Amino acid sequence: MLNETAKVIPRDCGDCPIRHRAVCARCESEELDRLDKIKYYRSFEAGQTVIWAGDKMDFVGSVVSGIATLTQTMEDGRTQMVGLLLPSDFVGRPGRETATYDVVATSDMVMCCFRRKPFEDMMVVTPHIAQRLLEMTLDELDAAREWMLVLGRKTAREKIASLLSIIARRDASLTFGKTAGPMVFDLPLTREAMADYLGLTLETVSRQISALRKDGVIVLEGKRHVTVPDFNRLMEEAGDDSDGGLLA
Amino acid sequence: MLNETAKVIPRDCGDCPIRHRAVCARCESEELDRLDKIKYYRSFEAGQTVIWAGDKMDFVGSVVSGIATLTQTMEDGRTQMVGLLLPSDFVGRPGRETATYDVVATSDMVMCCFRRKPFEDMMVVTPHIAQRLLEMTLDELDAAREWMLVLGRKTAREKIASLLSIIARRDASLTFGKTAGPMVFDLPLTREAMADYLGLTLETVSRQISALRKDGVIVLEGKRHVTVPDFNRLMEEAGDDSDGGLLA
DNA sequence: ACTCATCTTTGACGCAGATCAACCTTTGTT
DNA sequence: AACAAAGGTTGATCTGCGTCAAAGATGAGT
Repeated sequence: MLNETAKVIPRDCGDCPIRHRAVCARCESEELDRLDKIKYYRSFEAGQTVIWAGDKMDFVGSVVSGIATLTQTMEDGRTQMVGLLLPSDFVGRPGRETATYDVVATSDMVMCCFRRKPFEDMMVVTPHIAQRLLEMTLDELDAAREWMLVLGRKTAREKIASLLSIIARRDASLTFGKTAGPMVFDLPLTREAMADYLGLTLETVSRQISALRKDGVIVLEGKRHVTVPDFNRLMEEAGDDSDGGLLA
Repeated sequence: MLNETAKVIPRDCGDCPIRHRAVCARCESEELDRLDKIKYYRSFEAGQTVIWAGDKMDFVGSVVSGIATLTQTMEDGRTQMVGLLLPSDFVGRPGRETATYDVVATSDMVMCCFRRKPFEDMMVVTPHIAQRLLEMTLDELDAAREWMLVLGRKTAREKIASLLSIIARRDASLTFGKTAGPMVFDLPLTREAMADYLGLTLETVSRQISALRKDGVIVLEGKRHVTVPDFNRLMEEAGDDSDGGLLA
């Protein structure tokens, strides 16, 4: 593991990269102090499982850095990703004892965890936390519904283009406000993980990525480094209007 | 329209059939009184559109009786249902000005509506409402994720069986606690609406329902009236374990 | 350098479900 | 009674994606 950037743990909440986007976003300093008393950091390596579906889950938390996936598996092994957890995303459900989905780190990852019971107690007396959690949950619900359209009605090519446009857009929102010009990013997922996200096989994912490359919609360097010369073209390929869309 | 039962409007909240499941479930009588001042009922006929995606939405509300669907449509007409709204389900999003999805009544339906602004104001000072809304939103998110597995990984036959088992289970929870014996219910959706829910064509829906009937998994009287002689058999056909599952 | 493991690409083939089309049933209208 | 409209079923055919298979890249460990 050469990449150490994903393992850096913030000194305090003021330093924290997700301070203004996570579940604590609206907290004031006094509330932050109280949260600080029940929080602890956990690091995971790429590929490590954070928790298995059905396991007892006595914490909740936020992704600070790195990426994790939420997946569901059928008895015969078919799996479907149901969430992609990026920095600031929340893991776990207050009031629920056991995990509903497998959570797996797909890159080195750091989480800011809270023991569940104290967190639940604190939610009751801290509307700022509950408000922010409601807002985040509503956003996730919108994203999930957007994804239902992708899964239910889009072709393989459109699915790949949809995924690429989501990742591109997210990276753009971090590499802030650069609307024009080509977008460049690295795919945070293997072909197999993309397939699990999109309800495809990994072979189909590979073929469609090759096809989009051949057609000039994307440029590939190596297997993961992507350049999108014309974002509107990508959006068309995704079957989306050039206006509104999903924001993850 | 001969069916008038779906149009009955409760005299007051004490009479309301969704009093203990809707967004107001945790409210005490004094809070209920305040809600009462900003609420009004709206009735819709089967097939009527409640609101179009993109329209200004200056209310939120609960389904009191009847059924509605939440759908998303692509430019070329492909549509995907992203939610099935049953009595007590919440419509709209506090803090959002415009509707994100088309909402259509699929049966005669009554909604208990609140003007959005006063409702938002009230949420701020009434934790009971925000708490309940958070809980309901988390439940919907779970249901959406369960549906992503259905859309992404299940076969047509499994999809139909999944939908039937959800409807059967919901009806059982109303016709309370009758665990054993055959389950009987009416399909609240046309073949086309089922197709939109499942990411299939209506022809495939029709064929798979016929197949399940031929195989004795279900018994049909007319096109809508369904009997499930063995619920575990249906669950197997849905690809679900006989244990936990989705609750809508 | 070699080996092994993981990830990826590409080809050949088959099938589940889409598409196109005809017809049936039910309900409401004139 | 005749008709139209909406919902549903069934058949024939086509095709996008899955399945099976082989082999190329990349990187880590020895």
